[in-house]
Amino acid sequence: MLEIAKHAAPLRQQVEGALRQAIINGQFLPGQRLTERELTVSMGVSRTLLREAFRQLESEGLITVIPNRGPIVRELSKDEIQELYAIRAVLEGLAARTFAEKASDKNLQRLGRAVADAIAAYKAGDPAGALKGKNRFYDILAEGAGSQSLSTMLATLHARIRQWRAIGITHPQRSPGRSQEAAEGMQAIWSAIQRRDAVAAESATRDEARRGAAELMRLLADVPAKLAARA
Amino acid sequence: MLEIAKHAAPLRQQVEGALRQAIINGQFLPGQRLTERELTVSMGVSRTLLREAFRQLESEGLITVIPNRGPIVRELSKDEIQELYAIRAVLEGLAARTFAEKASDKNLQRLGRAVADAIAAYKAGDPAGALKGKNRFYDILAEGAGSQSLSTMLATLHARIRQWRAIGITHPQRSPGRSQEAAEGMQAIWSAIQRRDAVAAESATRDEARRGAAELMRLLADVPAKLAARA
DNA sequence: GATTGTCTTATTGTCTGACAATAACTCAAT
DNA sequence: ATTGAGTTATTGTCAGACAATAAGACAATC
Repeated sequence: MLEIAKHAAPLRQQVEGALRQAIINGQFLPGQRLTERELTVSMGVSRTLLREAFRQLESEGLITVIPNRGPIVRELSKDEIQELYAIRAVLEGLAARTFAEKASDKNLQRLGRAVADAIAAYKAGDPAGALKGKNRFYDILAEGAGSQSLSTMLATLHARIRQWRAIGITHPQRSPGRSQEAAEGMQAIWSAIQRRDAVAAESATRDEARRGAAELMRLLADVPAKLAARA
Repeated sequence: MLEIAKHAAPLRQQVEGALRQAIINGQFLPGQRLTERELTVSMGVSRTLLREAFRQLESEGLITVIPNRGPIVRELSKDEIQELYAIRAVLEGLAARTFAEKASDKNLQRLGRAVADAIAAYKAGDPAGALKGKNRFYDILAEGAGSQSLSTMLATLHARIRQWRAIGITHPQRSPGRSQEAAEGMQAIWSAIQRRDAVAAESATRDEARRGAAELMRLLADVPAKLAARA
C-alpha cells in the first residue's frame, strides 16, 4: 500500500511558510510590524489568507498580535529565552530517551553520520557547518523517536529560538573550550544511544542542553535586557 | 504602575474559545466534521472568523484539516495518547522542578490547599472532585513555575488529552488501589516541593505521570485501536 | 454483477469590496 | 507644557462571488 503524497498544498500553507521563514531568518526583525496591506501587495495574496497565516504564527509564538494594531514579530526577553531553553532541554531529553529505546537501526546509522559530520565541522572551525550538523542531529533524534507530536513541538521551539542558538555558536566572545565541550556532549549522547541506554541518553542530552543554555546566557549578559538585537 | 486589562476581546477569540470548549467537553465528537456553513448559522459569525479559528485549533492539535474537505475533530490513536502522556510527564516534571526552585510562599500555600482538597475528594470517593482537584494542582504548578510558555504548552496538552484523563479517573474497571496510589503520588510531589527539593519534585512528578499513563493504557487495552469512544 | 466513466452536488479555497471601530498622530488652543 | 479635537492609517468583520475539488449517484460497458 503506497502512500501518495498528493497534497497540492493549499496556497495558504505557502503563505504561512513564507512568513515563518522570513521571521526565522531575520528578514523581519523582532518588534517589527507586519501590516496586512503591505503584505498583500508584496506577496500577492488576499487579506483573508494573510490573516489565517497570522493565527497560525501567533499560536506558534512567532508573532504577537496587538488588538487593533496587528501583528509584530515577537521579541523574547532573557527570561523567556531561558524558559524556552529549559523546555527544549526536557523535550530533547525525552526524544533521546525514546530514540534509544525504539529507533530503527537505519535511524541509528543516520544519527551516527550526523554526529560525525557535526564533530568534523567543529574541528574544522566551521561554525555554520557545526550548527547545521547539530540541527540535523536533533532532527533525526526527534524523527527517530517516532512521535509526531514531539517532532512538531520541537520544530516549533527551534523556530522560536533559532537566532539565539546561532549566537551561541557563532558569537565572537564564545568561550574557547565550548566547541570541544559541545562535541564531547554530542559524543556522550551518541554513545549512550548506541548502547541503547535510554536513561543515560536522556540525562546526557539534558546536560548538554543545559551547558549550551548557560553559555548563551553568559554571552547575553551584557546585551540590554530588551534585545532588539540583530542576529 | 497598575496593569489595565482592557482587551475587549476581539470577537474572533470568542469564536475560537467556544469551538475549543465544545471540542474539549465532547459536544463535537472525534471524527466529526465541522462544516463552515453550518457553523456560520449556528454561531452567527462569518466564514472569515471561523476559518481563522480553525487555523488556531489546528495548530493546537484539536482538529485536523483535510484539504478541500475541511476540519474534523481529531481522534487520537493509542500510540498518540501515549506520546502525549510522555510529553506531559516531562513538562510537568519541569514545572514541578521550577516550582520547587522559585515559587513564592503564597503559591506554595495555594498548592498545599489544592493537594489537601484533591486528597479529600479521593478519600470521599468523589472521582469528579478528585479530577478537578488534580487539575487545579497542576494548574498551580504550571503557574507558580512562572513560565508563560510552559503554562501555555501544558494547557494545550491538557486540552488534547482531557477526555482520556477523565477515563483514567472514572472508568468502572479502574484498579482498586489506584486512587490510593495517586493520592500518595501527589503527596510525594508536594512534600518534595515543600522542602524545596527540586530534583525529587521532578522525579516524583514524572513517576506519578507514568503510573497514571500505565493505568490508562491498561484501561484502554480492550478498546478497539481506533477509538471513536464516547467519553 | 462488477467495473468503469460521467454527471451532479456539497463544500472548501480564494478574492474583492465594503464599512465600522479603534489607535496613533497632528496641530491648534489654552 | 498640557489638553483636546480632528484626521488618518489600520485592523475587525461581513457579505457575496466564483473556481476547484471530493464524494456520491447513476448509467454504460464488459
